[in-house]
Amino acid sequence: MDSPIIAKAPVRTASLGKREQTKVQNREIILDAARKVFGELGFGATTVRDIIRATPLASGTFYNYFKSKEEVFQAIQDEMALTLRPRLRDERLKAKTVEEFISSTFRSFMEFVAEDHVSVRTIRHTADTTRVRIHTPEIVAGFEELREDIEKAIAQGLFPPVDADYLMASIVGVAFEVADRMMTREHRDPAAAAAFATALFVGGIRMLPHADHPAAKTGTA
Amino acid sequence: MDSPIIAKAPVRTASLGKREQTKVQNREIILDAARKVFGELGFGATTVRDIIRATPLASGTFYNYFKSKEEVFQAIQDEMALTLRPRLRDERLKAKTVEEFISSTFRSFMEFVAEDHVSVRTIRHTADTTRVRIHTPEIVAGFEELREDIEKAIAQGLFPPVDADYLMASIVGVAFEVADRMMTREHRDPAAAAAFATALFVGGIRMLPHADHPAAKTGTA
Amino acid sequence: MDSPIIAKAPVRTASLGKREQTKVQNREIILDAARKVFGELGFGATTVRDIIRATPLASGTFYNYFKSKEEVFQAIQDEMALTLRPRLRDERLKAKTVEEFISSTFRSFMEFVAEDHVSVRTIRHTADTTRVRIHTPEIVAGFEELREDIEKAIAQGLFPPVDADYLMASIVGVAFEVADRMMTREHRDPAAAAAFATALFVGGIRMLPHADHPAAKTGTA
Amino acid sequence: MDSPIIAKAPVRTASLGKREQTKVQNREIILDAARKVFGELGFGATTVRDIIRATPLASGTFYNYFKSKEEVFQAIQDEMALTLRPRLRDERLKAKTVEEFISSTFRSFMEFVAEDHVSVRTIRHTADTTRVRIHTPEIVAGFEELREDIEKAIAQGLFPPVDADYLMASIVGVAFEVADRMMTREHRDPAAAAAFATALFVGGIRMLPHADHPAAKTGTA
DNA sequence: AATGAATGAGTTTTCATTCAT
DNA sequence: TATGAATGAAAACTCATTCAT
Repeated sequence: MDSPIIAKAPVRTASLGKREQTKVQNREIILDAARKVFGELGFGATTVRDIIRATPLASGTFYNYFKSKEEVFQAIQDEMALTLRPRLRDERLKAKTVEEFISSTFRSFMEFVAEDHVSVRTIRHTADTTRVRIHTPEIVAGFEELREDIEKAIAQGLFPPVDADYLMASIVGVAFEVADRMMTREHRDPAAAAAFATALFVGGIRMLPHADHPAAKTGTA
Repeated sequence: MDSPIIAKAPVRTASLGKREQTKVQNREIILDAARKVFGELGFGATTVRDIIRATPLASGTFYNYFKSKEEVFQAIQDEMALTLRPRLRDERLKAKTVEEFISSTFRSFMEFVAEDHVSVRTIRHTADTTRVRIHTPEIVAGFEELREDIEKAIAQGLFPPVDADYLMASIVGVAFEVADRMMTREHRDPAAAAAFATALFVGGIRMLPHADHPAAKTGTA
Repeated sequence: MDSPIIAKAPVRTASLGKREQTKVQNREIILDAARKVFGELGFGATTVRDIIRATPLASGTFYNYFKSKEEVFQAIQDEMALTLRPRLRDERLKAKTVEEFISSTFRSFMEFVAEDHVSVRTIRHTADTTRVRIHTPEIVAGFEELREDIEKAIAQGLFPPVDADYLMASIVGVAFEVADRMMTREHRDPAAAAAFATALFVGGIRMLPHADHPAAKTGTA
Repeated sequence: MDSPIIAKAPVRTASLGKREQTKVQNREIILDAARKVFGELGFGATTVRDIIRATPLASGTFYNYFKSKEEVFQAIQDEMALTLRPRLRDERLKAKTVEEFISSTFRSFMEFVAEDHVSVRTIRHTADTTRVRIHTPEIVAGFEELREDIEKAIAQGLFPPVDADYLMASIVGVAFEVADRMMTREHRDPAAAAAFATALFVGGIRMLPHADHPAAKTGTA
C-alpha cells in the first residue's frame, strides 16, 4: 500500500485522477470533522455519527475510508506525529547545552500549540468548567522519546545524572499546563511561555537530586 | 464493624438508622465500582451499565443515587478535592520560605495520591494507551487557590515577582505528571517524588523572568 | 369492609378517631393532587409517581388508599357524579316546558364549571395550544341520562319527535365548548353563557327534522 | 394505480425514485399503524413500541420519521386539518345566506368524517368508556377561522349581531359530538347529520341574544 | 399505618453497520 | 464509489410495586 520504491512516480500528488482526488479530499474532510468533534466532545463521547454529521458526506461513505472512530483518531495522531515529533527530536539532538535542549523543546511545543493544534489542548465541556485532556498513544510515544533523549544527554554528560523519568514527566506537565494557560490569554505569546518554562528547568535541573542508577528508575508500566 | 457492646447501643455508625446506613453503603458501592470501571475502560468508554454491572445492585438503584456517569465522576473528584484542598492550603499558609511553600504542596499531594486515591490518576484505556485527564470544577478551583496563594506570597516578598499564573500551571503540571509516573513504579516513594519536584522549583524559581505587573498577567477564562 | 348496618354509628363523621381522621385526610390529599396532575398532564400521561410527587406522602402510602391511577380517577369521577348529575336530573324532571328543560340543564352545568371544576374542562398542555378533553365513563353515563330524559320528554309531548341521540350530542357539545370559551374570558358569566346556549336550542328545536321513529335512531355502540 | 402505458414511463407516482417511494410508504405505514393503535388503546395509553409493533418496521426506523408519539399524532391531525380547513373556508365564503353558511360547514364536515377519517373521531379507551379529544394547534386555528368568518358575516349583515365566539364554540361542539354519534350508528348518513345540525342553528340563531359590541365579546386566550 | 429505597421489567432512544439504489 | 434509510442490538431511563424498617 505504501512505500513504492520507484513505480508510479512519487511526484504526482498534484496531478491525481478525478477519482483519486475526491478520495483524498473526502479523507481530509472526515479528518477535519473528526478533529473538530473530538475537540468539542472528547474522544470517548464522540460517536461515528457525530463525525459524519460534521461532514457533508453520507454515513456509508465514512466506512469507505475508516473502520471506526478509533481508526480516525489514529490517523489524526499519525499526522501530528509526522509534524511535531520529528521537529522536537531534531532540535534536541542538535542541542549542545542544557539550555538549548530545554528551550528548543518548549519553543517548538508552544509554537505548535499556538498554531491552533487543538488536539493537544484541554477540552472545555459545554456549560461547566470541567476540562478534559486526552493523551493519545502517539503523544505518549513522544513522551518516551523525550525520556530516551534525556537519558542519552545524561550518558553524554550534558545533563547531571537525574531521574530521567521524572524529568520527562515534569517537562511534559509544564509544557501542557503552561500551553493551556497561554491559550486562555488575550495576547498569546509562545516565546514568552517557552522562556518561562525554560528558565524554570534550566534553573531547577541543577538542584535536582542525583539518581544513583538513573536507568534503573525507569518505570515499566 | 458494628458490634455494639450493649444491646440497642446508641453508638452505631454515626448513629444512623439501618436505612440510612444502607444508603450510605450503596452510594459507596457505586462509587467504588465506578472508580474501578473508569480505571479499566476509561471514562469515555464507560457506560452506566458497566458501572451497574460492577455492582450487586439493580439498574434502577443507580438512578436513585446519580443521574449519569458524569455525576458519579463529579462525586469521585469532589470527594478528593474536599480532602486534599484544605490540607494543601493550610500547609501553604504556614510556609515561611519558598522551600516550605513548595515542598509542603508536593509532599501532601504525593502522599495523597499514593494512598490509593485512584481518582487523581490519569485514566487509562485498556486496549490502547490513550489516557484521559479530567479536571472538574472543584479541582480547577483548587488550582485557583494555589495561584492566589502564590500571588499573596509575591506580595509578601516571599516569592520573586514572577508570572503567578504560569507558575501555578507549572506546579500543577509537574504534580500530576510526576505523581502519575510514581504510581507506575514498583516501589512507590511519595517522599522521593516530592523531593524531586521541590528541588526543581526551588532551583528554578530564582531563574524565572520577573513579571512587570504580576497581577496583570493573570489570565481570565 | 363498608356498609355497617348499624354498628359504630354513622353520624360521627365530625368526631372520628385520630386514625380515621388521617385516613380521610390522606385520601383527600391524594385526590386533590390527582385532580391537579390530571389537569396538567392529562390522564394518559399521568403516572402514579406524578400523583405521589404532588403529595407530601410517601409512595407506599398511596397504595394504602388506591390500587392504581385508574382507581383514583374513578374516585374523582364518582365525586362529580354525586354532585352534578343528580342536580341536573332533578331540575330536568321538574321542567314543564322545553325552555325550562334546556335552560336548567345549561344553567346548572355552567355554574358547576365556573366553580372551578377542572375535571370537565379542556386541558391545555404546556407550551403549545394543544388541548385535551377527557370524557370519563361517569360523564358519558350523564350523557345517556340526558338522552333518556329527552326521550321521556318526547313521549310526554313536551318535545317534538326529534332525534334524541343527536339532540343530546348537540347539547353536550355546546355545553362543553361554550363553557370552555367562558372560562377563557376575563369576566366569567355562567348565566350569560347558559342564556346563549338556551336561546340557541329553544329557537332551534322547533326547526329540527322530525324523526319517524325516534327510539329507533338511538345508537347502540 | 400506476400502469404506465409505455415502458419506462415518466408518469410514475409523482415521479419519485424507489428510495423516495419507500420513504413515503413507510411514513404512511407508521401513520396508519398509529391511527389504528390510538383508536384501540387511546392516545395516552399508547406507547411508541405499540405503534412500532403494529408495523413491519424496525424500532429504529420509527425515529427516522417521528421523534415521539406526540409528533405522530400531530401529523395525523395536521393531515386532516390541511384537507378540511380550506374546503370549509371556501364554501363559507361563497355563502349568501345564513342557511348556506351553516349547512355548507356541517355538510363538508360530516362528509369528511364519514370518509373513514378516524382522526377526527374521539379516541376510545378499550377497557373503559373514557374518551379523549385532542385539539391540535392546527385544528384550533381552524376554529379561529370560523370565528373570523362569523364576524365578517355579522359585519356584512348576513348574521345578526350575536356573540361570535360562543357561536363558533357551539358550532364546533355540535359538529364534533354529532359526528361522533353518527359514526356509532350502523347506517352512517352524513347528509342527515348535517341537516340536523343545520336546522338547529338556522332556527336557533334568530333567538340568540344580541351582543352589544360583538367584537368586544371575542375572548382572548 | 407510613415510609421511601430497591427492584427489574418495560419503554425510549441511540448508534454502528449494512445494503439496495 | 456515494448515498442514506433500515436494521436491531444495546444503552439510557422510568415506573409500578414491594417490603424491611
